[in-house]
Amino acid sequence: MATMQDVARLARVSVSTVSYVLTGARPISQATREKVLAAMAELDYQPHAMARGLASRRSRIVGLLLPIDERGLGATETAFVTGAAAAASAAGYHLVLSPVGVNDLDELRRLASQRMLDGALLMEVQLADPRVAVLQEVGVPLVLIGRTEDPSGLSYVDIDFDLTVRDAVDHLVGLGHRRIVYVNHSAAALADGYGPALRTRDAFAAAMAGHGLAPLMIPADDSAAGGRAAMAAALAQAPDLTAVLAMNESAVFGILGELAGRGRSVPGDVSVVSMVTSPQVAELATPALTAMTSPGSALGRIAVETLLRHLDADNGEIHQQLLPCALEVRGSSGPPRATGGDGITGAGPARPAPAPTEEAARRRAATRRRA
Amino acid sequence: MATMQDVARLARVSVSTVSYVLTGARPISQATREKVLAAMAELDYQPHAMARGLASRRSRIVGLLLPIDERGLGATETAFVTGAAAAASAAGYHLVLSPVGVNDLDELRRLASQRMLDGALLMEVQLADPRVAVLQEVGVPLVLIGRTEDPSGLSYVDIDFDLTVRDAVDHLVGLGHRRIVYVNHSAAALADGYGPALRTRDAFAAAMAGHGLAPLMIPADDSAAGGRAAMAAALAQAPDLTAVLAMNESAVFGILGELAGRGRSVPGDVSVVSMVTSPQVAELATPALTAMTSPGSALGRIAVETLLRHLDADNGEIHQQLLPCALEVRGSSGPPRATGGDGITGAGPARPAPAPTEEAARRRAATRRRA
DNA sequence: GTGAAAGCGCTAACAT
DNA sequence: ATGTTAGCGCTTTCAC
Repeated sequence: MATMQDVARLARVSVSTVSYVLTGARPISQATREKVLAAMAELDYQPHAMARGLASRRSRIVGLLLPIDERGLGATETAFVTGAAAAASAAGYHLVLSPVGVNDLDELRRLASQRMLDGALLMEVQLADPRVAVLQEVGVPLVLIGRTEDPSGLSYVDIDFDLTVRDAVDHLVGLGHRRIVYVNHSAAALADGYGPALRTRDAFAAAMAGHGLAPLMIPADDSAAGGRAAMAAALAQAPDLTAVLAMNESAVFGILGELAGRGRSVPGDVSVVSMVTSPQVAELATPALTAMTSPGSALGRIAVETLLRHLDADNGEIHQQLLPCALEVRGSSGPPRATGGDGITGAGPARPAPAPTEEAARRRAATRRRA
Repeated sequence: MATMQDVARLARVSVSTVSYVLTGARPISQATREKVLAAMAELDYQPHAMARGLASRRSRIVGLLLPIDERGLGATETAFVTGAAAAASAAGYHLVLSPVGVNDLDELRRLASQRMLDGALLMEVQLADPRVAVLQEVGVPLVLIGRTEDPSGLSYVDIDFDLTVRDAVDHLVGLGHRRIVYVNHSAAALADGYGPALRTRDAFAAAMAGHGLAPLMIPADDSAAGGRAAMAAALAQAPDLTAVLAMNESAVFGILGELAGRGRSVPGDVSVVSMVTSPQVAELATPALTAMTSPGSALGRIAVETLLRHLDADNGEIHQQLLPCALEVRGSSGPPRATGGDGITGAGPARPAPAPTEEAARRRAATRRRA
């Protein structure tokens, strides 16, 4: 394998000149540049990553820290990972996947102290995440995927749960629904202070209040069984509900199953909208799920770009960005069957359902836009 | 950050002694070892990854080469990736995720020539995969996930499609099914020579023949719509079918939808078994899918371990291993409703369905074993 | 605009 | 059993 020495020799210049041609750190005359480039091409020269890293103190590697304790990544997380990998690769960086338990702080410190990582992306950020302090101590620039309780001074990208919930609620209310139940993550997750569960809970209450409607919320375990149980509980509590908004991607299939088991059709009797869901998963259901499509890949890309910006320019420009999930209307939502007898709670102004044909056209257009 | 120099100074030994304590490449007396270890602890010393890599010519980084052109990773691939990451991490290695198009050979050559990768894992291997030759030219040890047409001389891990199909067919035949349709990947995939599609096709034919039954096979596009169409075609072709074996993870939900749409119950009228499927996905269906569970995580782990063995000992010990998917019986398979009027094709000896109670017990046991 | 040379922090001969 | 030292291949002063 050719080294920079070889190139310099062949081009009859010094190694430093070759280096400067490569890095562009100082002006090189057109003539020598071409000589050097020709020599590099001739020798099939590729800079040695470790040597360059050692000398420049920049590995051109960023770490993606994913929690180890989870039972695998969901479709959204996977999209995030591949999006990040693609963005890093496009920028000439490498992305290493480092499984580190959220509380395995020693392991994290070790990893960060090896000077192999120019920066790190933190997945599954908790409201109080001890990993942040560790990384900061060691001086590794980082970008959060998610938010800590107080993210001031930290760069992050996260889903805009407020806007996503509001859009979902608007969609259902726009169809004419007034009794809408929100199926959140588990009670345990809420008690643990799991950010998305908390944020969507508040956002749902606010969005419903904005329409003069009473919020109805049920937690569900992250499983089909959890969804079934939650749906049963919801129907017991509000037999007249006409729509379900499900945060819980795992539970939503149980919700559909329970509805089918009780002979309630979707979307005829009950509309179902799934939050933070990938198209692939939404398409699995019958009917395909109207869903708030998670911006997984874009999140990954933006997170990497943000991190690289921190590395290139050392200006401490904090970047905080929220991305909403986009509504994709599929087959699981529609106007409620009967506008009849409500008045049980939150009797407020709700828009009437649009005429069927008009509505159908609208839905088709919305779907097409995303395709 | 402390360097090896600092440690040596504090421990009053030479740098090489510190190095040897770290690498264990030569015997060190108990006394000095302890001095050194103490100094390292005191200084919070961590070896500099790049420096070590440059000097030792081993980066302790392995690459996971995933095709960029795909529309995201499925659950099986994701499990593979995380399994590989965990195994690498456990062995003190790092795993970089490199998205490289299957035909972007220049990019691959560049990547491999940077000397950043000690070895590579190749995902989504094609029957004739040009990436293999590139990696071999550059001298990067590799392990395939999947198999080329002629994998002699190459280490690989792959799913044992033959055994998996046989086990699935045995399960269905054991339940009493005789008219079984195999829903494969798309016709295009078959024409392209997509290995898994080809291998399972032949395995299905063989397994059915082994039971004296006629194989019935239908291709399906990788989508819910593809599954619906395939199911419709299958029913048109063989109205008396009682079981479906689906290779196509995306299509299987369409299959279920089509059956439900036609009022055929699962597993009452038709049993459905899904191939190469993750438990998470299997649980989404109602009823939950009896499935051949893909060994994604184990494949990832074994692939990494195999690769590391190649790196440590330079003996060219080729390692080729096939892992079957394990049958996990859930709710979508059961005995056929009626043994009545078959004799249309492949009239051969088929085991009768076991008595209901006995069978139920067997199924439960099988499930428990895997839990 | 270009070259010479001093490291970057470590490993691995070569010494003793 | 330990120390000395010459690199690993590159970046980056410092000189011209």
